[in-house]
Amino acid sequence: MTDDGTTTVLVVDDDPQVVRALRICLNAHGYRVLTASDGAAALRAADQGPDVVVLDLGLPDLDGVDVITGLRRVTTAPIVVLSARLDSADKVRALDAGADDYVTKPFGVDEFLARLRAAVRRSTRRPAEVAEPPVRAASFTVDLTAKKIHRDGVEVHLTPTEWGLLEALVRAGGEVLSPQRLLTQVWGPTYASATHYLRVYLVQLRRKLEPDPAHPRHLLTEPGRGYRFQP
Amino acid sequence: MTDDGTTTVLVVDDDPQVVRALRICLNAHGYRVLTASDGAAALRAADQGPDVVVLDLGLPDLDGVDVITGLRRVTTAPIVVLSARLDSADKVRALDAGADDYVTKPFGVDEFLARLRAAVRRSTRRPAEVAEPPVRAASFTVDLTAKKIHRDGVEVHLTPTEWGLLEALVRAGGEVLSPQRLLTQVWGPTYASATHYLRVYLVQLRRKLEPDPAHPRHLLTEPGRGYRFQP
DNA sequence: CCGGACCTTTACGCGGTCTTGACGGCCGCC
DNA sequence: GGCGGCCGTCAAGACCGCGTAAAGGTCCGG
Repeated sequence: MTDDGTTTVLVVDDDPQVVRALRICLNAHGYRVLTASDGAAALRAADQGPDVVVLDLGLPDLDGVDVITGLRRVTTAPIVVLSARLDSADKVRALDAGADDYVTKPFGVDEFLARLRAAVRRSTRRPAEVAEPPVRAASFTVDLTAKKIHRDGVEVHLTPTEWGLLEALVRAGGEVLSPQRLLTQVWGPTYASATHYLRVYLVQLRRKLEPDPAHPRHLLTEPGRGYRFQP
Repeated sequence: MTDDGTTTVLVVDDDPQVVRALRICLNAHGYRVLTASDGAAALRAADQGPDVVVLDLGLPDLDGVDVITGLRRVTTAPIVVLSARLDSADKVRALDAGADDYVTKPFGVDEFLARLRAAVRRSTRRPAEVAEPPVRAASFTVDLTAKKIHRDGVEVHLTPTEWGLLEALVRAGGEVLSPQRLLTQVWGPTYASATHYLRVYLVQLRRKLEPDPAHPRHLLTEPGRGYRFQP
């Protein structure tokens, strides 16, 4: 949302008629509108930080699901999918890929606007209700919602698995987590006895986060019981 | 929560698609999942003691509010309501009936998981607060929940086996425990006759905890009957 | 097709912990 | 007084958990 409170909508559709109609309609209701006519342009436009994306499936250049996953890498803005298809399989695929709502054409303007409002409301309300403040340790900070680590002011890159492990430890808030618990949570129940992974990844994390990896101050091992995060 | 720390979620929804998606998603995040497709089944499944219930309103057999009140009679586990309705009146009624949170469909997976964690966290914090107070002896204190020993203000390190033995003795609260009893409890039923272990570890414990290990005042042996903890 | 990021797996050294055996004192019993 | 069972003590060796490095292996994007 821009600082004056205006909500920006990115409309992605290859039919100029539809784009024009939506632009007029949305402008009339006080939205700022960006447009893109194909998937590539949509991904570029997403850099401008829209608050919500209206996406037509069936673009000329890219598959719909690919566009969604591509957008998800760039932005967390809600995605409302437009589609002529009634098939519920498409719907599930789109939602699984990261879409937030799905409207089948033809649709009523009122319903469309209501869903748009709902999508925006959900996304802007979320940080207020479930936002968790960054957790601070002496040598680094962990931002659980932004999924970012900072150390001495610079961002530290973690691989997905490393992040999963750190997240589990941090969320436990200082409690000791048994190896079984950590493994099922990070690798899945199948790996409940693969204690070796833990050692390997604990080393990685300590190397990236601890000032002195050999004598950890925050990622501690409780011999015989598991691991613990010390804030 | 099961003994390995896994959290069990009861998912109640009449749409098999949704149930399936949630099951996969929750399993992937280390939860154990139970399911029910209508209100009656939900009430039955609640007997298995889930740690949290995810409840879709709009079930075929019972009204949503009735399901919530019914569940509340059986379990104190937090209830997270799913609903397609945006109406805030429904939300208020559900929350008033005993639900803990309310998520409107469609919802983001991250948000859902965050709310689930929040609900579980709220409900499991309580036992942590009712933690049993440390047991005091003249020369040391035992904190059974933190698994820590202090002597003259400094923490004493115990090995897992030492801790297991001490814990068994302390929890008996002054009663005499037979060697068989102690051995099966600490080492397992296979070791019920390995009385030698007891002697070895009693020595260790006394050396670490007693002011005069040769004349113990708290870890006493009752000749011919077993051992006893004297607070 | 290549290179890189990431995950998985193997190997090894170290230190703490457990197990085991030996020994000596204490006590009741033969 | 000798003897055997029970208990305490010590120390050596086996064993296991943990940390660490590094070699495959897989997948994806250029």
